[in-house]
Amino acid sequence: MSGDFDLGAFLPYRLNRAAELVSLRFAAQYKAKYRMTRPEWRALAALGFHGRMTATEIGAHSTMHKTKVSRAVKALEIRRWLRRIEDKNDRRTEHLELTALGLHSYRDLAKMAQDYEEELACLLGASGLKQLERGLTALEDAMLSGTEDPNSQSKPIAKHSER
Amino acid sequence: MSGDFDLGAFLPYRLNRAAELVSLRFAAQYKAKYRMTRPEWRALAALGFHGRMTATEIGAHSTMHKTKVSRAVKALEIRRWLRRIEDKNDRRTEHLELTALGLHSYRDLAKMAQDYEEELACLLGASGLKQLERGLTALEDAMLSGTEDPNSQSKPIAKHSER
DNA sequence: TCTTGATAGTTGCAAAATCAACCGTTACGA
DNA sequence: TCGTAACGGTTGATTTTGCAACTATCAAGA
Repeated sequence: MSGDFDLGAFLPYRLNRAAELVSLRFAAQYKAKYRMTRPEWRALAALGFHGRMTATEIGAHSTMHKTKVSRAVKALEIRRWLRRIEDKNDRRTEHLELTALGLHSYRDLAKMAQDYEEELACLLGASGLKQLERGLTALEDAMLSGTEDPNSQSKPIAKHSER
Repeated sequence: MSGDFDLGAFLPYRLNRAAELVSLRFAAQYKAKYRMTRPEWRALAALGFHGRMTATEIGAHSTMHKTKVSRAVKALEIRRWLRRIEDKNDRRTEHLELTALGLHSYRDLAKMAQDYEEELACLLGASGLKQLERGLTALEDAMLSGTEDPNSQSKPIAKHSER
């Protein structure tokens, strides 16, 4: 059978698998505790970490499609975890900012995240962790500067024919 | 703002981002050429690489939920890329096998995958690639032997309350 | 042989992701 | 200052996903 292509070694395959393995476990935690979706957690994290930012910026940072961001923001707004602040110079954009309530939740979630990170680091071991991190850094640099636009994700890079 | 939690360094975050960056680009290629979904490509790849196997086995290898596998298999069957072969000893299981047509497509896709892999390797550089691979290996080992069941993905590990 | 429980795989339904089209706004060249 | 194109963000429709419940089969013991 098999030619000389090794599926088990194929990078996209491995990365997806790894990402799923790692984030599913964490997702289970915040889902259980706060009933929030992944986009919501991501948006919250971005805002909590960076402070006030726009929806577009959130999308760029977290590699989420703008509709995902839009709905996540709406959900967080309904929970009263964030508020929208209009821009005086440009009425299209809105700046987003966590409320006290949102910040409180963010801190709790961030704590959970840190704990999880420690758990992972422990499982991985110092050297494994370091290699993974370096490898990821290399990849990020390569992909972003590599060939195309740095912000990405409005268009998934190569978009051709079809549908 | 930000406490001492560094979102940009959070492993699940980075991994997801990296996985998306890397596989979206490749997905665009086979989507454009064959109009196939990711589960379909994965199932095809598993079958092409390993030869005849059951749906459950595909799920185990590619970390896909069994319903995903089921639907992907159906789609591939409709394209006449695979056939089902019944097991004489156990009528519950079915062995899956690529047709000549399926094999042909697989070879083409595998070629594309290899090319892409080379491109990635080139972008990443030898050392970056090696580190990433080692890191991923460490992570796979850690996650799978780590705490829970090795096959995973029928149950995403921790399943608690709720809906 | 019957019962109980596991296993392989499928399907219905509800939640989530994607896509395209859209609205209001701004930027900018003719 | 108009007109066109681009931008930020939202919405509705369609597609995919994930979960639960289901069918059919097998296994093993009473």
